[in-house]
Amino acid sequence: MKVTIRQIAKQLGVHHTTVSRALRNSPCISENMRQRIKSLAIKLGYRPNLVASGLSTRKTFNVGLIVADISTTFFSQVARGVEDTMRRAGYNVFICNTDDKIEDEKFHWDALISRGVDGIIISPANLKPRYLQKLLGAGVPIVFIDRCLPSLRASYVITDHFSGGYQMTKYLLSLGHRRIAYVRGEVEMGRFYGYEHALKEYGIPVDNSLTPVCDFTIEGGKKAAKKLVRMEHPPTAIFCVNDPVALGAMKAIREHGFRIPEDISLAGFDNADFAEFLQPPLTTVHQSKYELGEEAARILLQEMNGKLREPRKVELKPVLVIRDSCRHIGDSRVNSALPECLLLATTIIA
Amino acid sequence: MKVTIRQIAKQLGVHHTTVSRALRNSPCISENMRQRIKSLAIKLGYRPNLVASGLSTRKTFNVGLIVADISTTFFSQVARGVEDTMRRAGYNVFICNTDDKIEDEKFHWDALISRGVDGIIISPANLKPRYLQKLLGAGVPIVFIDRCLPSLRASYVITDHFSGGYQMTKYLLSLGHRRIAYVRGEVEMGRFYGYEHALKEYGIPVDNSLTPVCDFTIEGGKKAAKKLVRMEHPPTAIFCVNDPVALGAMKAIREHGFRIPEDISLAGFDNADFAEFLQPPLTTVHQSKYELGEEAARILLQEMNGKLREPRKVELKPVLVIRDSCRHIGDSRVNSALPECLLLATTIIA
DNA sequence: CTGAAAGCGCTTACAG
DNA sequence: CTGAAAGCGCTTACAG
Repeated sequence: MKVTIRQIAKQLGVHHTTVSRALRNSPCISENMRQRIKSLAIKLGYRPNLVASGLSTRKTFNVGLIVADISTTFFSQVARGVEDTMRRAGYNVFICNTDDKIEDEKFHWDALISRGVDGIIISPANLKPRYLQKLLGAGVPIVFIDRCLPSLRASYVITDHFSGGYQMTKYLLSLGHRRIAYVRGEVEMGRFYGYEHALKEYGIPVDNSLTPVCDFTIEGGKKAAKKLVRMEHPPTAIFCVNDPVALGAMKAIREHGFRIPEDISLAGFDNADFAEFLQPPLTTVHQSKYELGEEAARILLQEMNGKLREPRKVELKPVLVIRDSCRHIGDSRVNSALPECLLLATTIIA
Repeated sequence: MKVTIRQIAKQLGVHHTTVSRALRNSPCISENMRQRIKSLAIKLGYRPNLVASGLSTRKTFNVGLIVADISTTFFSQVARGVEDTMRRAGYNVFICNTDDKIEDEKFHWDALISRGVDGIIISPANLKPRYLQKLLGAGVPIVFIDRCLPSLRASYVITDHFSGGYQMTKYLLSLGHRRIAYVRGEVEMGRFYGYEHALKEYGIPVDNSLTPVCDFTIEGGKKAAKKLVRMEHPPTAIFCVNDPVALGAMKAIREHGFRIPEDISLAGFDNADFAEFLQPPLTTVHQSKYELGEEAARILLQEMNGKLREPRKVELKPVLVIRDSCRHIGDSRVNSALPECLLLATTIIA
């Protein structure tokens, strides 16, 4: 039998509201009474019923996290960041997977609203302004993560995808590559624009046959890279939208008999845990997954406490991490790092 | 302004209990009335308040998932299995990380109880009978996952760790290895016993210097393997408690100037997504992470519906996946697979 | 500082 | 089949 404030009240011969006040540290209560109530509560193993208090205060101390796929190296780390900081503030987090399908996202959204969550962190499946606007209008504090529309009047925390795409492409160009493939994601555009922009600076037009779309998975990367590698004039470098995709590409490249980086340079994005342990260690763009989640949670906390007049928009800077999977074209040196980049990478990551 | 059953009732000139009945598909209501109520509910965008119904029915349609670390490749896949099947049944899942620290586990446990979850899936931080017994006595349906005490009167779903450890060690022995290290985990014992048992069959005593403990992480694996590799007589094979640990070991082995598998054979456990994409592809033990979560959720669902008289105990069989990271000792062939094993592995995994 | 009332939004016997 | 009452366990004005 669960113990309630009424039972505590009865044993002490007081009204249950008094017990409620004592337990919530209300100032309107005598120190003596507070002590007696609290110690009895502990003795009886009282556990507050948050669904009851949630009904009466409209505050459940629950939040929702909506992402494409929690089993992904990226989102699972983001989720950890969210959970750790939410927990410290007394919140629990619901985890919701959408696979970037809008119907699943709607389903989860409704489920969360019905459960009266105090806030939602979401990596939305689509970036249509009207859709996002509707989410914002639901009356629940919300912060976007990893993906958003900067023009929206909404809080978000993302990595500067453009910068990441740009830095990597620039690096590849500096190594002498001119036929650089970019294996893109469906929803992801920022990195692609960065890639495009860097090419433009060198007067190179985007070649559609070099920018296949894939689905962020290892298998997807393998499939996409297979096409690339079988071309009559294969690219000399393949830049992948994330590290799992690069892993798949690695396989495809080798199955075709090409060596990395001697025949084809390979680059990823994310700096997944496994990236530096690959053979060769993977050159990639580091983004702080845990911090993304942490920061999003912090902002949501402020929003929920009404401490935010204006939306907070934060962009974490990605950093180029040069390892051994890209080589200088027409140069025997395999790893011709730009010293500043390397330095930057190591200091920030360490 | 959120719409409630009272508002619907008012507009229709009926009592709110009638609305409640219509919405819950109670049989005690006329078909006509049901239709009118339902269509108005839809028109008004009514969303049931699950915290209110939760308070009155003591059913929140929420469950908790307590694991060591959601950002891990293993648990993130388990979590996905749990979430997918729970969602289909109308449940949301809270995600809780403990890092295998008992205080954090207790904290989360209390948080879940306070929130009135209908059930809990847990990979407990410790396996002391008294502790587990206390969890079981809390009056919440519970199913253990990945770790448990078989002697307990409780449902669980685990991989047959003993068999996995045994199969791999047996395989290594069959390749001619006699100095086989096992990099173990702190809490994990089943695989270790399997390793021990296989050695015993060959009359080989366990050498403590060959069984360092590590923490399931890449870095931990690197550190542990470094010690092994620097021994005066290094092992000829290193079997790691999981694939991330094997990844770290791979690095350590190579940094020491040894080749895999020519100088040292390496094996993992889990069959993580990245395992087959490593160079060389990693020989490991496959366990079905997603299915573990799926099955645990299914069992919990039955428990919550009172459909389980007896605890359900399920052990998923792991399968040896032979790739190229282990070699036959005193034999030039690198990969001397036992054909049956290979066959088994491919059919089940495909 | 403490008590008694009313309410959060729903559900569940109990009448009729 | 429908209504009115009571209750889930808490909180929050309102009195005193």
